[in-house]
Amino acid sequence: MPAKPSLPSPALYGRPISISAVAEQAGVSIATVSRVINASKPVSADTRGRVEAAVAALGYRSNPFARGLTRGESRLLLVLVPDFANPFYSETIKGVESVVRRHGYSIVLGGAPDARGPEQPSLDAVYNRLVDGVISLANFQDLQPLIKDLPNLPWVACSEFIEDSGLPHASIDHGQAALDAVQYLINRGHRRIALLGADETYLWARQRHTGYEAALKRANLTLDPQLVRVARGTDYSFGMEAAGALLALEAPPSAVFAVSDTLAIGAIKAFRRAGRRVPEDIAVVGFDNIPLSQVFEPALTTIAQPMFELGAAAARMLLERLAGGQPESRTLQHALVVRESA
Amino acid sequence: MPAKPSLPSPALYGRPISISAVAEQAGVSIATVSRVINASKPVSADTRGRVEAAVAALGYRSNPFARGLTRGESRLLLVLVPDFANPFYSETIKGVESVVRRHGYSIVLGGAPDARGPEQPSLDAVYNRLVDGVISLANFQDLQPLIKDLPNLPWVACSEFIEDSGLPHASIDHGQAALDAVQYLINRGHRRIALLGADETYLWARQRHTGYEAALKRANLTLDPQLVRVARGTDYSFGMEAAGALLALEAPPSAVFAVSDTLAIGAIKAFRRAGRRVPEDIAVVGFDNIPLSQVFEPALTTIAQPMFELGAAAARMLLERLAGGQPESRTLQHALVVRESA
DNA sequence: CTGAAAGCGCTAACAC
DNA sequence: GTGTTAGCGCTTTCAG
Repeated sequence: MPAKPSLPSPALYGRPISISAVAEQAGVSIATVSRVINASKPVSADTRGRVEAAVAALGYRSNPFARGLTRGESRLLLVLVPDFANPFYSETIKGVESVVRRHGYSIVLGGAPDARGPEQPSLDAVYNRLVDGVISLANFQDLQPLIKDLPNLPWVACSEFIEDSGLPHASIDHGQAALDAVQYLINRGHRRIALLGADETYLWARQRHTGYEAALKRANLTLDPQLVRVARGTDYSFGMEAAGALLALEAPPSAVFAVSDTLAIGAIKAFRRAGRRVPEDIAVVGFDNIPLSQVFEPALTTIAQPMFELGAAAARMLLERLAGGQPESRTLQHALVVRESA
Repeated sequence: MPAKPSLPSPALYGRPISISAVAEQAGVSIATVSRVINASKPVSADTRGRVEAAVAALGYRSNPFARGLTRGESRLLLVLVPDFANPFYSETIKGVESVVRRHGYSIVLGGAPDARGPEQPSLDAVYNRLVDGVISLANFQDLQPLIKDLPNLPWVACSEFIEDSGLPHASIDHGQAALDAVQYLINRGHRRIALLGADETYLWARQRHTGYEAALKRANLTLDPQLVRVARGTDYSFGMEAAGALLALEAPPSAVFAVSDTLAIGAIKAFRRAGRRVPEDIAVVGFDNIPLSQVFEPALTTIAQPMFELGAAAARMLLERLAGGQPESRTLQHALVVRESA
C-alpha cells in the first residue's frame, strides 16, 4: 500500500486492461469482478479483498463505452449555454456543477446551436443518447427542431423556458423583476425611462420588456417607442452601441433600464464617454448582479438573480427527472440591489 | 421529403432504433449499413440509396457507446479549467471550441481538480478513456497524480505548462510580458512598483513574478518584499484585499503591476474607495486584456494575451497529437496595450 | 460489392 | 456467493 493514496495508474502501454484481466488475476469470474466494482450484489469479504487487490495492482478502470452500452446511460449531462463568456452563465454553470458532481455525473458544455449551420454537435449528443439529460439555458427558438420531442427528452430549462409547455424549469419572475426595477426608477422621479433590451427570441428578454411596459402603464407614463432599444447581443459593446443611439435622441432619457448587467456597463461607458455623469445626468439599472456589478464604478444598481442557485435548482430537477420523477418548475426570488448607478 | 430540412427524429418511444432495424428496412446486412454510414467501403449506388432512405425514414442515429467500444474513441476532448468564471478562460475555451468543432470533436469541460478531495471526475474521464485527449489550463501541481503518465497521454497544455517536460503547450512568454509591463511603469518614472501576484503553483504566476523582478533589477531598483502581495485567487475581491494591504504600508507604491485584469480591477476599486485617483495617485497595469478591460473606468493598461488564438493553437496541437504527430510547442505574441490606468 | 460472424468490455439474468 | 452465458450495437475481418 503506497504511502500517499493516489490514482491507480492504468496500463498506458498496449491495450488497456479489461475486466477479464482482473478476474484472472484475482482468480474469480468477470461477473464477480463486476459485482464488487458496482457493489451490485453481495460478495464474500475474502473474494472482495482479492478483487480489490487485483484492481489496484493492475490499475484497472472500467471501460465507459462498454458500461454505457449495457447500462444505457453515461452519467454525462449536457448544459446548453448561449455564451459562456457571460458571467451570468458561468455562475449558473457553477451551480449546476456543484449538485451534479455530488451525484456522480459530469457535465458536457455545449454551445447552443444557432443559425450558423446544420452542424449541431450538441444536439447530436442528445439524440445520440450520449448524454443522459440536458439543462438548457438557450433560447428555444434556436432549438426549434427538437421542440416536438421535448416531452420525451430528459430536459430541463433554466432561466429560459417555454410557457405552458410542461417543460420543467427553474427561473425567476422576469416580468415582476423588471417591473420592480422600473418602478424604482419611477419612484426616484424619473419620467423618461429607456429600455435597453436584448434579443427577444429569449423569453426572458420578452418578459423583461413586458415588465418595463407594465411599470410605465401603472404610473400612467406614455410609452415612447424611441426609448426602446434592442441590443444584438449582451456583450459590453452592444450596450455601448445602443446607449449611443439613446443619446442621439432629441429628448434623451433620464434613466435606463438595461436587461443585463453587461449591457448596463456598456451603456454607462458610452454615457461617460459622452460626458454624462451616472447617475446624476442619467441613471442606469442593470439585471443579473454579476460579480463585477459591485466592483464596477459606479457600482451597479441591479436586479439580483440567484444565479448559482438557479443552476443548482435546475440540476436537482433534472436529476429528479432522471430518477423517474416529475419535478415541479420553480420560481426563485429576485431582489433589487441599490448601489450607485441609480 | 420534408419542405424544410431538419434533424431526423429518432424513435423516442421504446428503444432507440438500431443498425439492424435499418438493415432490415433496407433489405441489406448490418455490415452494409455500417459501410454507408461511415463511408468506409464502396457500396453500390443503388444499395446506398436504399440504406440512406431507411436511415432517414427511421431517424436512425448510431449508438455512441457501441461505436466507442469498437473504435476505441469518443471524439470527445476534455478541457480542464481552473475557473470558468474568469473571462480569460472563457475566451480561451471559445478558441478551442472553434477549431475542435470543425473536426467533429466536442468538448467536455472539467473543473480542474484541487485539493478538495479524492473525487476527481474529470481525471477519471481521462483514465477511463472516455475522452480522447485533454487540453489543460490547470496548474500542474493539482495534477500531480498523473504527471508520470503525461508522456503517454494525449495531453496538451495551454498557457500553463511544465518546463522541460516535453509536454507540448501553447503559451505566451509570461516573463517577458511582465518585464514589458513593469518596464513601462519604470519608463513613466515610477520607482516604487508593487507586484500583485497570484497563486504561485501556477507557472504563469511564477514567471510573471520573475519578470517583475528582472525589470526592477535592470533598472537598479531595490526589491522591496513589502511591495509583493500574492492574492489567493483571481476574483475581484482578492484584488481588493491585496490592494488594501498595499495601501496600509508606510510607504505605499506609486504603481502596481497586477498579474491579471480581474485582480487589477479589484485593486483599482480598493484604491478609489480609499480616495486614491488612478492613475494620478497610483498607476495600475493589468494582464490578459479581457473584454472588460477597455470598458472599465479607468480603462486598463494591460498586457494583451491572444486568448482565443491560444485556445485555438492548443486545440490544433492536440488534434495533431491525436493524428499521431508530434506538435511543436508554440509561443504566441503578447502586446502592451496602453489605456488610462497607467 | 455484399453477407456472415467474431468480437469490443461489460452487466444481468440464470443456474448451481 | 459465485460462475456461465447471452446479449448491448457496432465495426471489421473473412468469405464469397
